[in-house]
Amino acid sequence: MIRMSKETDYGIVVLAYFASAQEGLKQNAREVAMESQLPLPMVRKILKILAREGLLISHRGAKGGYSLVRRGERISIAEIVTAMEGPLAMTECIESPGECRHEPVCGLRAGWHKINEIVFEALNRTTLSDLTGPLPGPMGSDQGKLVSLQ
Amino acid sequence: MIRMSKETDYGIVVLAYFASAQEGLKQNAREVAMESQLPLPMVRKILKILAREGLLISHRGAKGGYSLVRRGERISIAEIVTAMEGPLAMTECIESPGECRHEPVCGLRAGWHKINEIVFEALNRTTLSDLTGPLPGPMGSDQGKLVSLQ
DNA sequence: TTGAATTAGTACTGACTTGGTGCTAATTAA
DNA sequence: TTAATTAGCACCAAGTCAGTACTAATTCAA
Repeated sequence: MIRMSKETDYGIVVLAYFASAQEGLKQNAREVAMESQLPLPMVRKILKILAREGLLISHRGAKGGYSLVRRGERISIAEIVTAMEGPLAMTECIESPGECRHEPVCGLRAGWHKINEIVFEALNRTTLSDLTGPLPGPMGSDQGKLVSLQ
Repeated sequence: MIRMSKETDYGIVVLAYFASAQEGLKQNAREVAMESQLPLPMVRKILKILAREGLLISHRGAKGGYSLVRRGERISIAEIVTAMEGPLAMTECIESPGECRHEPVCGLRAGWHKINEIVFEALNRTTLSDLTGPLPGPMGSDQGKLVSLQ
Protein backbone atom coordinates (compact mmCIF):
# COMPACT_ATOMS: atom_id res chain seq x y z
CA MET A 1 0.00 0.00 0.00
CA ILE A 2 1.33 3.39 -0.92
CA ARG A 3 0.09 5.25 2.08
CA MET A 4 1.31 7.91 4.41
CA SER A 5 1.69 6.75 7.99
CA LYS A 6 -0.76 8.27 10.44
CA GLU A 7 2.10 10.00 12.14
CA THR A 8 3.05 11.84 8.96
CA ASP A 9 -0.58 12.48 8.22
CA TYR A 10 -1.11 14.01 11.66
CA GLY A 11 2.10 15.95 11.29
CA ILE A 12 0.73 17.67 8.23
CA VAL A 13 -2.61 18.29 9.93
CA VAL A 14 -0.89 19.89 12.90
CA LEU A 15 1.35 22.07 10.76
CA ALA A 16 -1.59 23.06 8.60
CA TYR A 17 -3.30 24.19 11.75
CA PHE A 18 -0.36 26.41 12.68
CA ALA A 19 -0.15 27.70 9.13
CA SER A 20 -3.76 28.72 9.02
CA ALA A 21 -3.67 30.37 12.45
CA GLN A 22 -2.42 33.86 13.19
CA GLU A 23 1.18 34.20 12.08
CA GLY A 24 3.75 33.39 14.75
CA LEU A 25 1.14 32.03 17.13
CA LYS A 26 2.58 30.03 20.01
CA GLN A 27 0.50 27.08 21.18
CA ASN A 28 1.23 24.29 23.62
CA ALA A 29 0.58 20.59 23.02
CA ARG A 30 -2.70 20.61 24.91
CA GLU A 31 -4.11 23.46 22.87
CA VAL A 32 -3.05 21.90 19.59
CA ALA A 33 -4.63 18.60 20.60
CA MET A 34 -7.87 20.37 21.46
CA GLU A 35 -8.00 22.29 18.22
CA SER A 36 -7.01 19.43 15.98
CA GLN A 37 -9.06 16.82 17.84
CA LEU A 38 -6.12 14.46 17.91
CA PRO A 39 -5.12 12.47 21.03
CA LEU A 40 -2.84 14.50 23.29
CA PRO A 41 -0.01 11.95 23.68
CA MET A 42 0.12 11.58 19.92
CA VAL A 43 0.21 15.33 19.43
CA ARG A 44 3.03 15.64 21.93
CA LYS A 45 5.03 13.02 20.08
CA ILE A 46 4.52 14.69 16.74
CA LEU A 47 5.29 18.18 17.99
CA LYS A 48 8.56 16.89 19.42
CA ILE A 49 9.56 15.40 16.11
CA LEU A 50 8.64 18.49 14.14
CA ALA A 51 10.57 20.68 16.57
CA ARG A 52 13.61 18.41 16.48
CA GLU A 53 13.53 18.50 12.69
CA GLY A 54 13.34 22.26 12.64
CA LEU A 55 9.86 22.86 11.31
CA LEU A 56 8.57 24.14 14.61
CA ILE A 57 10.33 26.30 17.17
CA SER A 58 9.91 24.98 20.68
CA HIS A 59 9.64 27.17 23.75
CA ARG A 60 10.35 25.14 26.85
CA GLY A 61 9.26 25.69 30.39
CA ALA A 62 6.10 27.15 31.84
CA LYS A 63 4.08 29.10 29.28
CA GLY A 64 6.05 27.32 26.65
CA GLY A 65 4.74 25.89 23.42
CA TYR A 66 5.51 25.71 19.74
CA SER A 67 5.40 28.07 16.82
CA LEU A 68 5.90 27.68 13.11
CA VAL A 69 9.44 28.30 11.94
CA ARG A 70 8.35 29.79 8.62
CA ARG A 71 5.18 30.86 6.87
CA GLY A 72 3.07 28.04 5.47
CA GLU A 73 3.63 28.91 1.85
CA ARG A 74 7.31 28.28 2.34
CA ILE A 75 6.96 24.79 3.80
CA SER A 76 6.56 21.96 1.33
CA ILE A 77 4.82 18.67 1.91
CA ALA A 78 8.01 16.87 0.91
CA GLU A 79 9.80 18.69 3.68
CA ILE A 80 7.26 17.53 6.23
CA VAL A 81 7.30 13.95 5.01
CA THR A 82 11.09 13.95 5.21
CA ALA A 83 10.98 15.39 8.71
CA MET A 84 8.53 12.77 9.92
CA GLU A 85 10.01 9.67 8.35
CA GLY A 86 13.35 10.41 6.81
CA PRO A 87 14.21 10.66 3.13
CA LEU A 88 11.45 9.53 0.82
CA ALA A 89 12.22 5.97 -0.29
CA MET A 90 9.44 4.16 -2.05
CA THR A 91 11.45 0.97 -2.32
CA GLU A 92 14.17 -0.69 -0.29
CA CYS A 93 16.80 -0.21 -2.98
CA ILE A 94 16.33 3.54 -2.81
CA GLU A 95 16.80 3.73 0.94
CA SER A 96 19.77 1.40 1.09
CA PRO A 97 21.29 0.64 -2.29
CA GLY A 98 23.02 -2.71 -2.46
CA GLU A 99 21.05 -4.37 0.30
CA CYS A 100 18.25 -5.85 -1.74
CA ARG A 101 19.39 -9.30 -2.79
CA HIS A 102 17.52 -9.00 -6.10
CA GLU A 103 19.34 -5.87 -7.11
CA PRO A 104 21.99 -7.60 -9.25
CA VAL A 105 19.37 -9.20 -11.52
CA CYS A 106 16.61 -6.65 -11.09
CA GLY A 107 17.95 -3.92 -13.30
CA LEU A 108 15.19 -1.61 -12.19
CA ARG A 109 16.90 0.44 -9.56
CA ALA A 110 17.41 3.38 -11.87
CA GLY A 111 13.74 3.15 -12.69
CA TRP A 112 12.72 3.17 -9.05
CA HIS A 113 15.00 6.09 -8.53
CA LYS A 114 13.23 8.02 -11.22
CA ILE A 115 9.79 7.18 -9.86
CA ASN A 116 10.93 8.22 -6.44
CA GLU A 117 12.17 11.49 -7.79
CA ILE A 118 8.96 12.20 -9.65
CA VAL A 119 6.89 11.65 -6.53
CA PHE A 120 9.27 13.70 -4.44
CA GLU A 121 9.12 16.55 -6.92
CA ALA A 122 5.35 16.42 -6.84
CA LEU A 123 5.31 16.67 -3.06
CA ASN A 124 8.01 19.27 -3.10
CA ARG A 125 6.06 21.70 -5.17
CA THR A 126 3.03 21.52 -2.93
CA THR A 127 3.09 23.74 0.13
CA LEU A 128 1.18 23.82 3.36
CA SER A 129 -0.70 26.86 2.16
CA ASP A 130 -1.74 25.02 -0.96
CA LEU A 131 -3.57 22.66 1.35
CA THR A 132 -5.20 25.15 3.65
CA GLY A 133 -5.50 28.06 1.32
CA PRO A 134 -8.58 29.11 -0.57
CA LEU A 135 -10.19 26.15 -2.19
CA PRO A 136 -8.93 25.52 -5.66
CA GLY A 137 -11.28 26.67 -8.33
CA PRO A 138 -13.33 24.21 -10.31
CA MET A 139 -11.25 21.26 -11.41
CA GLY A 140 -9.48 22.24 -14.53
CA SER A 141 -8.85 25.79 -13.49
CA ASP A 142 -5.22 26.62 -13.34
CA GLN A 143 -4.75 26.52 -9.63
CA GLY A 144 -5.69 22.96 -8.89
CA LYS A 145 -4.38 21.66 -12.12
CA LEU A 146 -1.37 19.49 -12.47
CA VAL A 147 1.11 21.25 -14.57
CA SER A 148 4.54 20.20 -15.66
CA LEU A 149 5.53 17.27 -13.57
CA GLN A 150 8.84 16.54 -15.17
CA MET B 1 6.47 5.51 5.57
CA ILE B 2 5.46 6.21 2.02
CA ARG B 3 6.57 2.96 0.51
CA MET B 4 5.38 0.51 -2.06
CA SER B 5 4.54 -2.87 -0.62
CA LYS B 6 6.83 -5.69 -1.71
CA GLU B 7 3.93 -7.27 -3.50
CA THR B 8 3.47 -4.22 -5.69
CA ASP B 9 7.20 -3.90 -6.09
CA TYR B 10 7.49 -7.51 -7.25
CA GLY B 11 4.46 -7.03 -9.49
CA ILE B 12 6.28 -4.28 -11.35
CA VAL B 13 9.46 -6.36 -11.55
CA VAL B 14 7.53 -9.28 -13.01
CA LEU B 15 5.70 -7.17 -15.54
CA ALA B 16 8.91 -5.41 -16.47
CA TYR B 17 10.32 -8.83 -17.19
CA PHE B 18 7.47 -9.65 -19.56
CA ALA B 19 7.72 -6.21 -21.14
CA SER B 20 11.40 -6.59 -21.89
CA ALA B 21 11.02 -10.11 -23.26
CA GLN B 22 9.97 -11.06 -26.76
CA GLU B 23 6.53 -9.63 -27.47
CA GLY B 24 3.65 -11.95 -26.65
CA LEU B 25 5.89 -14.44 -24.89
CA LYS B 26 4.02 -16.96 -22.77
CA GLN B 27 5.76 -18.04 -19.56
CA ASN B 28 4.60 -20.11 -16.63
CA ALA B 29 5.05 -19.24 -12.98
CA ARG B 30 8.08 -21.45 -12.56
CA GLU B 31 9.91 -19.83 -15.44
CA VAL B 32 9.10 -16.32 -14.26
CA ALA B 33 10.32 -17.18 -10.77
CA MET B 34 13.57 -18.53 -12.19
CA GLU B 35 14.21 -15.50 -14.35
CA SER B 36 13.24 -12.91 -11.79
CA GLN B 37 14.89 -14.71 -8.87
CA LEU B 38 11.79 -14.27 -6.76
CA PRO B 39 10.33 -17.08 -4.59
CA LEU B 40 7.97 -19.25 -6.61
CA PRO B 41 4.93 -19.14 -4.29
CA MET B 42 5.19 -15.36 -4.25
CA VAL B 43 5.43 -15.21 -8.01
CA ARG B 44 2.37 -17.46 -8.33
CA LYS B 45 0.40 -15.17 -6.06
CA ILE B 46 1.40 -12.07 -7.96
CA LEU B 47 0.74 -13.56 -11.38
CA LYS B 48 -2.75 -14.54 -10.24
CA ILE B 49 -3.50 -11.01 -9.13
CA LEU B 50 -2.15 -9.46 -12.30
CA ALA B 51 -4.17 -11.88 -14.40
CA ARG B 52 -7.33 -11.27 -12.42
CA GLU B 53 -6.84 -7.54 -12.84
CA GLY B 54 -6.38 -7.86 -16.56
CA LEU B 55 -2.74 -6.94 -16.98
CA LEU B 56 -1.73 -10.47 -17.86
CA ILE B 57 -3.61 -13.02 -19.92
CA SER B 58 -3.66 -16.41 -18.26
CA HIS B 59 -3.58 -19.68 -20.15
CA ARG B 60 -4.78 -22.49 -17.92
CA GLY B 61 -4.01 -26.17 -18.12
CA ALA B 62 -0.93 -28.05 -19.20
CA LYS B 63 1.50 -25.90 -21.16
CA GLY B 64 -0.32 -22.91 -19.78
CA GLY B 65 1.22 -19.73 -18.52
CA TYR B 66 0.84 -15.99 -18.72
CA SER B 67 1.44 -13.35 -21.32
CA LEU B 68 1.32 -9.57 -21.28
CA VAL B 69 -2.02 -8.12 -22.29
CA ARG B 70 -0.49 -5.09 -23.98
CA ARG B 71 2.90 -3.79 -24.92
CA GLY B 72 4.97 -2.34 -22.09
CA GLU B 73 4.88 1.21 -23.31
CA ARG B 74 1.13 1.18 -22.94
CA ILE B 75 1.09 0.01 -19.33
CA SER B 76 1.57 2.69 -16.69
CA ILE B 77 2.99 2.25 -13.23
CA ALA B 78 -0.21 3.74 -11.82
CA GLU B 79 -2.16 1.00 -13.52
CA ILE B 80 0.01 -1.67 -11.94
CA VAL B 81 -0.18 -0.13 -8.50
CA THR B 82 -3.95 0.06 -8.80
CA ALA B 83 -4.11 -3.57 -9.91
CA MET B 84 -1.98 -4.75 -7.01
CA GLU B 85 -3.54 -2.77 -4.20
CA GLY B 86 -6.65 -0.99 -5.38
CA PRO B 87 -7.09 2.70 -6.07
CA LEU B 88 -4.20 4.83 -4.89
CA ALA B 89 -5.17 6.31 -1.52
CA MET B 90 -2.42 7.97 0.40
CA THR B 91 -4.69 8.69 3.35
CA GLU B 92 -7.73 7.03 4.86
CA CYS B 93 -10.05 9.88 3.88
CA ILE B 94 -9.24 9.35 0.23
CA GLU B 95 -10.01 5.65 0.30
CA SER B 96 -13.21 5.91 2.27
CA PRO B 97 -14.50 9.46 2.60
CA GLY B 98 -16.53 10.06 5.71
CA GLU B 99 -14.99 7.31 7.79
CA CYS B 100 -12.17 9.24 9.39
CA ARG B 101 -13.54 10.69 12.60
CA HIS B 102 -11.39 13.78 12.22
CA GLU B 103 -12.80 14.64 8.84
CA PRO B 104 -15.40 17.12 10.09
CA VAL B 105 -12.77 19.30 11.76
CA CYS B 106 -9.80 18.44 9.59
CA GLY B 107 -10.62 20.52 6.57
CA LEU B 108 -7.76 19.00 4.65
CA ARG B 109 -9.51 16.38 2.61
CA ALA B 110 -9.44 18.52 -0.49
CA GLY B 111 -5.75 18.97 0.12
CA TRP B 112 -5.11 15.27 0.46
CA HIS B 113 -7.11 14.74 -2.66
CA LYS B 114 -4.85 17.10 -4.50
CA ILE B 115 -1.68 15.43 -3.24
CA ASN B 116 -3.08 12.06 -4.13
CA GLU B 117 -3.85 13.25 -7.63
CA ILE B 118 -0.41 14.70 -8.12
CA VAL B 119 1.26 11.46 -7.14
CA PHE B 120 -1.14 9.44 -9.24
CA GLU B 121 -0.48 11.65 -12.26
CA ALA B 122 3.24 11.18 -11.75
CA LEU B 123 2.89 7.40 -11.69
CA ASN B 124 0.43 7.49 -14.53
CA ARG B 125 2.76 9.11 -16.95
CA THR B 126 5.52 6.59 -16.34
CA THR B 127 5.26 3.35 -18.28
CA LEU B 128 6.78 -0.07 -17.93
CA SER B 129 8.98 0.57 -20.93
CA ASP B 130 10.27 3.73 -19.33
CA LEU B 131 11.67 1.48 -16.63
CA THR B 132 13.15 -1.23 -18.76
CA GLY B 133 14.39 0.86 -21.63
CA PRO B 134 13.46 0.58 -25.27
CA LEU B 135 15.65 -2.36 -26.20
CA PRO B 136 13.94 -5.74 -26.17
CA GLY B 137 16.01 -8.68 -25.06
CA PRO B 138 16.50 -11.14 -22.22
CA MET B 139 16.35 -9.74 -18.76
CA GLY B 140 19.61 -8.38 -17.52
CA SER B 141 20.96 -7.51 -20.94
CA ASP B 142 19.91 -3.94 -20.58
CA GLN B 143 20.93 -3.29 -17.03
CA GLY B 144 21.53 0.27 -16.16
CA LYS B 145 20.48 1.46 -19.57
CA LEU B 146 17.45 3.29 -18.35
CA VAL B 147 16.59 5.99 -20.83
CA SER B 148 14.35 9.01 -20.95
CA LEU B 149 11.40 8.78 -18.65
CA GLN B 150 9.36 11.55 -20.18
C1' DT C 1 14.14 29.65 46.00
C1' DT C 2 10.60 26.87 45.13
C1' DG C 3 6.71 24.97 42.62
C1' DA C 4 4.16 24.42 38.60
C1' DA C 5 3.98 24.12 33.74
C1' DT C 6 5.90 22.62 29.86
C1' DT C 7 8.97 20.32 26.40
C1' DA C 8 12.73 16.34 25.60
C1' DG C 9 13.83 11.73 25.46
C1' DT C 10 13.01 7.05 25.59
C1' DA C 11 10.93 2.75 26.40
C1' DC C 12 6.91 -0.03 26.09
C1' DT C 13 2.79 -2.55 24.23
C1' DG C 14 -1.23 -4.39 21.87
C1' DA C 15 -3.10 -4.74 17.44
C1' DC C 16 -2.79 -4.78 12.78
C1' DT C 17 -0.38 -5.52 8.35
C1' DT C 18 2.69 -7.80 5.41
C1' DG C 19 5.48 -11.16 3.33
C1' DG C 20 5.39 -15.61 2.48
C1' DT C 21 3.49 -20.64 2.27
C1' DG C 22 0.32 -24.59 1.41
C1' DC C 23 -3.59 -27.01 0.02
C1' DT C 24 -7.41 -28.23 -2.98
C1' DA C 25 -10.30 -27.44 -7.08
C1' DA C 26 -10.74 -26.36 -11.91
C1' DT C 27 -8.88 -26.46 -16.49
C1' DT C 28 -6.44 -28.12 -20.47
C1' DA C 29 -2.83 -30.44 -23.67
C1' DA C 30 -1.44 -34.78 -25.08
C1' DT D 1 -6.88 -40.51 -18.33
C1' DT D 2 -2.91 -38.27 -16.66
C1' DA D 3 0.15 -34.66 -15.85
C1' DA D 4 0.81 -29.85 -15.85
C1' DT D 5 -0.81 -25.68 -14.83
C1' DT D 6 -3.66 -21.73 -13.07
C1' DA D 7 -7.59 -20.21 -9.49
C1' DG D 8 -9.01 -19.50 -5.05
C1' DC D 9 -8.61 -19.77 -0.37
C1' DA D 10 -6.92 -20.12 4.23
C1' DC D 11 -3.20 -19.79 7.15
C1' DC D 12 0.86 -18.09 9.98
C1' DA D 13 5.08 -15.86 11.82
C1' DA D 14 7.36 -11.64 12.10
C1' DG D 15 7.58 -6.94 11.67
C1' DT D 16 5.52 -2.35 11.87
C1' DC D 17 2.61 1.13 13.63
C1' DA D 18 -0.46 3.83 16.49
C1' DG D 19 -0.76 5.13 20.76
C1' DT D 20 0.75 5.40 25.88
C1' DA D 21 3.66 6.18 30.02
C1' DC D 22 7.27 7.71 32.62
C1' DT D 23 11.27 10.49 33.90
C1' DA D 24 14.50 14.35 33.13
C1' DA D 25 15.44 19.02 31.79
C1' DT D 26 13.97 23.71 31.33
C1' DT D 27 11.65 27.97 32.33
C1' DC D 28 8.25 31.23 34.26
C1' DA D 29 6.62 33.48 38.18
C1' DA D 30 5.25 33.98 42.87
